[in-house]
Amino acid sequence: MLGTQTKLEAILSDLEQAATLDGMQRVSEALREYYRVDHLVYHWVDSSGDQYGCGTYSDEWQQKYLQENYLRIDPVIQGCYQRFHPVDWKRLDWSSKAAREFLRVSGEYGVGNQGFSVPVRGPRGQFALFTINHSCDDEEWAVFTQDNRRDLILIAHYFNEKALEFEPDRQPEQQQALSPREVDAMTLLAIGYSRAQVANKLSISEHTLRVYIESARFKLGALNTTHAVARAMSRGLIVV
Amino acid sequence: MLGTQTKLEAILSDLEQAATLDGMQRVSEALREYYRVDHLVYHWVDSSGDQYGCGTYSDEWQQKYLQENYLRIDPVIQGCYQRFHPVDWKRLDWSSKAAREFLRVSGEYGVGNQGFSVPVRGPRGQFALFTINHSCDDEEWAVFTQDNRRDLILIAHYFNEKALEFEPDRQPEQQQALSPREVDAMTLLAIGYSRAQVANKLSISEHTLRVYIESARFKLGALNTTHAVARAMSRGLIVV
DNA sequence: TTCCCCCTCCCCAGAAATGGTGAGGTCAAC
DNA sequence: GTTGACCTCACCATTTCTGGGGAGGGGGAA
Repeated sequence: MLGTQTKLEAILSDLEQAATLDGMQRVSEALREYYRVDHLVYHWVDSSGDQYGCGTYSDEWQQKYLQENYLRIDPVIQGCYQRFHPVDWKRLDWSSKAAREFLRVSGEYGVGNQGFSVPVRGPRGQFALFTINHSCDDEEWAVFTQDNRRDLILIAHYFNEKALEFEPDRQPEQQQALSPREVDAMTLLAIGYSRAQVANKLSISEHTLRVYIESARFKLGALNTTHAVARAMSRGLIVV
Repeated sequence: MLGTQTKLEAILSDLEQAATLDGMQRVSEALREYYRVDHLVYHWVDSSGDQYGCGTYSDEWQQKYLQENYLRIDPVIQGCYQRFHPVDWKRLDWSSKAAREFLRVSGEYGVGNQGFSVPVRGPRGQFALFTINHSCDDEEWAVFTQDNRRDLILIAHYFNEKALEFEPDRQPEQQQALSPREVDAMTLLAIGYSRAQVANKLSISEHTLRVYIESARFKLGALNTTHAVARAMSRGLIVV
């Protein structure tokens, strides 16, 4: 539609004015009213495992989610993490036991059966999710998502933009680039070689290799080799 | 604005119908007409350094760009790669000698002095840029970008979505899933915990933990723990 | 019911990784 | 022309991981 709604305009304008996470919270609620849906959530997942966000899910559900570490089994997260584009929850994989259990529990906490989630990404592996959620039949939901898809993409974008304003520490951590040799080392480790094999592959001594791993580890703020490789990957410094 | 232009609607509808890169090319040209700007480009940069895209830059400039490997010094690429949000070219860093030289040469090839670029990201380090480019004064450009910012974000999004349709190697992977415990293990290892710490965190014995790591390693076809974590990440099985 | 997967626990010995420190060379930049 | 980042090599002792074993209980699926 590329929308013609002036009321939506007003809400988005409020979002642009928002100065705190609370402000975003209020915008979430306004959007929920506007769209007449059950829930609307913005959810950030950090490369260090931190999570935060805002939205209309009940406190109980949010607490339960964190407590049970549902991040690990939530098919919405799992699915969107592998996807490029917005996705309807029906198209996700709910077949695993854990997923069905998750679905059952989430229902008990008032999460609707229909959902539409927009993944948002940034540099250094930033990942966030904007979700709109409702209880209704498939047809009604199909019409809704069809009609509002574009606006939802934009809203996701603006939520993310806003969220970043409140997290200054996420931005300026200047990308500590790895040296070519460090990249080589991280890459080969990531594809399964042992230290000895990597050293051999790079035609250097294992001692030298260790220096690279150490310096990469230091630059990445990693606690061990596996962590360093994981960080290098999630920051897009190496590609495997 | 969230646009009210029905002509834009028609062009985007054409984009949705496009079945080849040529189709996108024609849409680029239609959009250039529509916005009355000099150029409009979609540029994909692959994780392995491959590039492709479509747009209205002259063949000479595209060839020159590849030949000189401008990807390395282009401040638009450099800047957007580290940024979350759309950016006006004026806000980029053109101070280096290489950047100024690049600017001069690009001008000779018909690239306008004003530009607005939208970065788009996907899983596994996919990165693309949608750029609109023109020759005019700052004020006129400010008005233009102000008015069309939202539509441009959406267009960037749709170009990317379309481009992915032509890249078959991305989608069809439905492989061995990890059990929740295995996901836990992989995730905690990825964020830097040692085996002992992970076991402690999960309140299980280290022996048990090892079973999970081993079974995850087996499922992932990995040679060691680091490899397993790397594979779990690159397959999007864990979110770090 | 039986089979298979998931979760949990245990032993051992050898292989590999780690953390700290030190040293010398090149090359580009300030 | 010194500084700093990068690449290369070395030794030490200690911790951690790895790769084989084996075992029992629970639950879903066929």
